[in-house]
Amino acid sequence: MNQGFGNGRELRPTTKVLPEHARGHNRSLVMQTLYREGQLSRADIARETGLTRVTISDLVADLIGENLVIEIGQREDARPGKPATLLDLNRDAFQIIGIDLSEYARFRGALLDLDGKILERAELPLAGSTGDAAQQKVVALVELLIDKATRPILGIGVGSPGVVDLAGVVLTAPNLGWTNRSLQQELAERFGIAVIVINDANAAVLAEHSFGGATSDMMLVKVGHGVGSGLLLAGIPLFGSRFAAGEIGHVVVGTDGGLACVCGKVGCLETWLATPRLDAALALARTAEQKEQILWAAGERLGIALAPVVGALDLSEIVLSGPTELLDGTLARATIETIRARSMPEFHGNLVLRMTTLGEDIVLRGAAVMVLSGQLGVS
Amino acid sequence: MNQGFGNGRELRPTTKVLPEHARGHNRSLVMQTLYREGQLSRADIARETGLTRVTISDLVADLIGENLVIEIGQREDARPGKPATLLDLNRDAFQIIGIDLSEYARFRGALLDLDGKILERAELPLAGSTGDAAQQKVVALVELLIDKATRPILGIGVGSPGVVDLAGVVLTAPNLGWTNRSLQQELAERFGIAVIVINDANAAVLAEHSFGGATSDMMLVKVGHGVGSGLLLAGIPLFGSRFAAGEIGHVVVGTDGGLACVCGKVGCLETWLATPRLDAALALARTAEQKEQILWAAGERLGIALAPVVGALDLSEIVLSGPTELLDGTLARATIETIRARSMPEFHGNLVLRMTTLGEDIVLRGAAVMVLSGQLGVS
DNA sequence: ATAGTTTGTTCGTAAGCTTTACTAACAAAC
DNA sequence: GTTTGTTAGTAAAGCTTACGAACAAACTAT
Repeated sequence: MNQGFGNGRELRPTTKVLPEHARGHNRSLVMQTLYREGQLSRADIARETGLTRVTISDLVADLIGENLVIEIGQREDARPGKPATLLDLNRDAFQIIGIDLSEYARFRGALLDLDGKILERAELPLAGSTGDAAQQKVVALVELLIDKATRPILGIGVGSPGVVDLAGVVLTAPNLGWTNRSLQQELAERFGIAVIVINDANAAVLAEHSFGGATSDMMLVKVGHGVGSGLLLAGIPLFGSRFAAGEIGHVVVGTDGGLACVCGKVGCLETWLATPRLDAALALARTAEQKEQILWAAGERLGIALAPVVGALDLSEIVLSGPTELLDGTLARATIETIRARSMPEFHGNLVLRMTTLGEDIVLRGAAVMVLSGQLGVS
Repeated sequence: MNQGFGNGRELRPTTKVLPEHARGHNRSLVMQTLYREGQLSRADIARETGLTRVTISDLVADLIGENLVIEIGQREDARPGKPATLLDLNRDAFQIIGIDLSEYARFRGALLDLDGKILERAELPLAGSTGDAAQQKVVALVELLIDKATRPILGIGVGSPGVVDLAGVVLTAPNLGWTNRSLQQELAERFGIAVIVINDANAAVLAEHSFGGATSDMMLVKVGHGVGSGLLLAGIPLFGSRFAAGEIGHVVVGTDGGLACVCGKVGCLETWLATPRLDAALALARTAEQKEQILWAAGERLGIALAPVVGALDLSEIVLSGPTELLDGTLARATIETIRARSMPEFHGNLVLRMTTLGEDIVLRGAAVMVLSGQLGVS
C-alpha cells in the first residue's frame, strides 16, 4: 500500500511528492510502531512518532476502518488521568504465503501469520522439473497453501534462485531453466492477490534483519548446492546494477589454483564451499583430522573472498545460512579468523560472524517480510 | 536547505513526514531540473516534474524571492501560443569553496561557481604539520579563498583523508594526526558559513557522478600515498557501519605472500599499489619490459582484490583516480582483465574501468557537490 | 470533595496541491 | 484584417493534511 519516503541520502530528488504521500508515510509509521511495540494507546504512538494526538487519532481511525488496527481494551495499570485505550495491529486478520524455490530437490512453502510465525507448511518435490513444469509446481504449491488458509491472504512472497529484477521477473535461473519469466505478474494474474518475487539470498537477508536481530550493514552468505549472498547496507537491500548483487559463487579465490568449476574457471568459491563439493571431499577423508582440514580450508577460502568486501563495505556482521553440520564450527572459525588476518583490526576487529538463527525457514520468512513491507509498510 | 525524501527502499519508515517536507522536496526538484537542463519555462518544469503549472509557479515565486532563480527573458523560437518566460538557477549569485586535504605534502583549495567550474585556486604546503597546526592551515586556506570570492559563499566543502562521520567529525586521520576532531563544527563556528566535511574518496565519487558522467553503481579507487576507495550504490554514497567504507588499502591480496606493510601485515594492497612503493619499484627496474611487468603485477593485484567486490555488489563501473602515468595503461588493463578472468562474464563482461576525467581536482569538486547538494538539494 | 493528570475528541486554522477557469500573447489560415 | 486554435501563466475555490487550542471524560492523590 505504501513504500514510505525513507530518509534516503540520494543526491538527486527525482519524483514529485504530494501531501497524500506524506500521509501514506505517516500511516506506515503508525503501523510500524504498532507492529514492533505491540499494544499502545494513541497517545503513546503520538509520543513515539512525534506526530500529534489529533493526527494519530485520525490515522488510527482510517486504519480501524480498514480493519488493519483494532482496539484491544483499556490499559489496566493504575495511573492518574483517563485510562488509555490500547491498540494493536489486527494480527489475526490476514495470513501470508511464503514460498522458497531455492532448494535443489523440492519447493517449500508455508502459511505465516503477520508476526512471521509459521502456521502451516507444504512442499512439493521438484523431480527435475524445469521451465513451465516448474512454474506449474509453484502454482500447485500456492494452491495447497491457500486451501489451508483460515484468513484472507495479504500476499504471496516468493524467494527464487537466480537473478530477479525489481518487477519480479526472473531474468535467469539456470537450475530451473528459467529466463525472463514474469513470475510475479503471472502469479498475480492467476491468484488475484499481491505477489512479490525476490532473489532467495535477498529474502534471507530481510528475514535475518527482521526476525534474526541482524544489524543494518550485513552480508548473508547462503551455502547450498551453490553459493550466493545478499547484502543489507545502511538498512537498504542491495540489488546491483543488473540485479545480480551477491553473486559470489563464481568469483575466483586466491592465487594458487584450485579445482575446475562447471563455469570453466578454476578455483571459484563454489568449488571450495558448495555442499556437493564439500560432501564429496569429506567422504574421501579418512580421519577426523583430515575432515577438519577440509572444513578449515573451505572457511579460509570464504574468508579470503570476503575480506575485500568487508573492507570496502565496512560490514558489521556476516551471517551464514546452510547446513549447520558443515558451516558451524571449524569452517566458520576459519572464515572469521581469515577475515581478521586479512583486514584492518581497528575497523573490523569486532566484526561478527554467526550462523542464522532462522534455520531452513529463512527464505520463506524473508519472502513474508517482503509482503509485510510491500503491503503494510511494516517489517 | 533540504535533503529530499528520495525514493529510498528502506524497509522501515522511521520519522514523520509533514506536508512542508513534501514542499521542500518539490522545491529541490524544481532546482534540480533547472540545474541540469538549464533554461526552462515554468510550463517546461511542470511537464518535466509532473507537478501542475500552478504549483510550479508558486514554487518558482518563492525561489525568485530568495534570489535562487531568475527570469532570463522570453524564448525566441517561433511557436503558436504565448511565448515562454525562461528561468534559470541564479548561477552567478553564489560561489563555493572546495578544500582537498588528501594530498601528502599540501592542502589544496579552490573557489568554484555553482556549475562546479573552478574560478580561483589556492594551496598551502603542509610542511609536516599535524594536529592543531594542520587545522590552522585549513583555516588559513579558507581565508585565502574567501578573500578571492566575488559573491556570497554558499558553503565550504572539505574532503579529508581518514574516517569521517556524518556530522563532519574526523574520527581518525593518521597522516594529519587527527582523532575525533570536530572539523565541521569548528569551521562553521569560525566562518559562520555552512560547512560539510566528508571523506576524500567519497567526495571523489560524488564528483565523478555529478561531473564525470559516472553511473549509479560505481567504485572509485584513489591511488596516492595510500589506497582508498569510495562507493556509490544505486546512486547513494556508502559510508559503512563505522564510517570506514572504502578502506581497502590494508586488505591482503592473494595467497602467495608479498611485501611487509607498515600495518604489520604482509601483502596489503598498498604494498603493491601506493605510489611511493610503485615509484620505488619502478626506479629499480632496468628495462622497459621490467617496468611493464611491475605495472602489470600491480594492476593484477588490484583486480584480485576487486573481483569479489564487483561480484558482491554487481558494479557497472570502476574509476581510477591518481597519477595518470602510473595508472593509465598497463596497470588499468591488467586490472580489468584480472577482474574479468576472476568473475562471471555474463554479469560483468561489460564492466567499465577507466581513469577519472576530472584529474587532480576531483576531491575539490566533490566537496563542492556536497555543498550544492546540502544547501540547494541539487547536484 | 478537590485538585491535578492523562486521554482522546472537536473545532478552527495554516499549508500545500489540484481543478477549473480565466487572460495574455502568439501562429496559421482565411 | 479577422478568426481560430494553441501555449503560458495566474486567480479562485476546494480538498487533504497536519497542527494548536480547548474541552470533556476518567482516573489518582490529597
